[in-house]
Amino acid sequence: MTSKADGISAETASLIGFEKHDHDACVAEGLAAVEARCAAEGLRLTPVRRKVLEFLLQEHRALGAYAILDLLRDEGFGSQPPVAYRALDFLAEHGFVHKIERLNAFVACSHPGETHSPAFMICRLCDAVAEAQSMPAKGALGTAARAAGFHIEKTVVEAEGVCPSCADKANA
Amino acid sequence: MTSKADGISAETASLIGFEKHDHDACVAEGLAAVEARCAAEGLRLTPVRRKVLEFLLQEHRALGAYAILDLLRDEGFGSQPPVAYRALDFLAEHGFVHKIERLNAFVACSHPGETHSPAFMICRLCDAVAEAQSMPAKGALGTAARAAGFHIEKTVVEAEGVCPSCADKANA
DNA sequence: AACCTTCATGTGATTTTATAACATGACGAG
DNA sequence: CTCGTCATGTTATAAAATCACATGAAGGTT
Repeated sequence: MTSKADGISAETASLIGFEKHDHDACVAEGLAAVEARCAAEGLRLTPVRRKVLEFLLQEHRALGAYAILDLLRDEGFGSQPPVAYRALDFLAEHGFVHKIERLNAFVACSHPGETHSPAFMICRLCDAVAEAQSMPAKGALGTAARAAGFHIEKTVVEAEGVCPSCADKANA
Repeated sequence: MTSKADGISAETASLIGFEKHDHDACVAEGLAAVEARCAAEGLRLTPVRRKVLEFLLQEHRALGAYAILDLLRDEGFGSQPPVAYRALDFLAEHGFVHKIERLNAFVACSHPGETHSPAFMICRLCDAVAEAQSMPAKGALGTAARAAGFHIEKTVVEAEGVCPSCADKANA
């Protein structure tokens, strides 16, 4: 499993929501879901964009734009920053990937297809990232926003802490 | 009001939580609260650190590290990035200022003294920032974290949208 | 087919944000 | 006084992101 020799690590690739899973299937599903939405909405999933998405699905963790750029270069695509940033902008704009502000890095969306306001759990030891749902606008923040007359368009929710496998290692 | 001629704008300085207020008093209070906590905990509020805090209280909006650095230079302090970043690190570590990840910028804390997990409302039109409270670990995110075995240490909650005064302008 | 429009890609240069590495200076404890 | 600790200052560099402009592919119109 996860033996594609793309220079992509197999170690971290076995995590999703910090749990093991059939990663090859998960990559294929992610890609298929995005392809379906692009077809449905007339979006152009070009080779660069598709490749960037594949990298992120394959790695299954947050990658910086420059790490992605290196991978693109290895595959023969353009090697200047805008190439990566533009692909990432497209993917993020349509919710296929998310930017992790805390890390200045990007992850593939775990729930492509559904509209959602994602929340992330970021392990400060191994940088693994798990995506969860959140409805911050429904809680205290939403109340404060209504009181202040602030109109929320989008939320960033990122929790930093320690993932189960790093906690185990620390206790060992 | 807010007429200190420090090269600091008076326009945006009249906002807190997007509302007008007695800004001079608010700066003085913020400073006093931090001084009290430093005295109580044996922290060293040195001249650079104090000045950086003053700038942020005075501006009452998010400032980038390099903007702060420019202000420091004008006051005769060192003018290299580490000077600003170190002061900001100290202030942030103790909760006197917060980093707005979305903007790569910093704001003075609106509730110094109390421990809290802040949430921010960021106007995408004027960059004004208001601080609210949030308990993200109590909602859906907390549930997901417990289920995943993830231990949350700190959360970043930032809502992007439109503040009341920009909404008014847009409607005019 | 020839043309045009639109959008995507490629490239060079630059800007913005942040850190590393090392020297100097202030200050209290012994 | 002097040693250890922490803060500051400075040079240099790394990392992240954008600007500006040229080229190229895809689809529609005539």
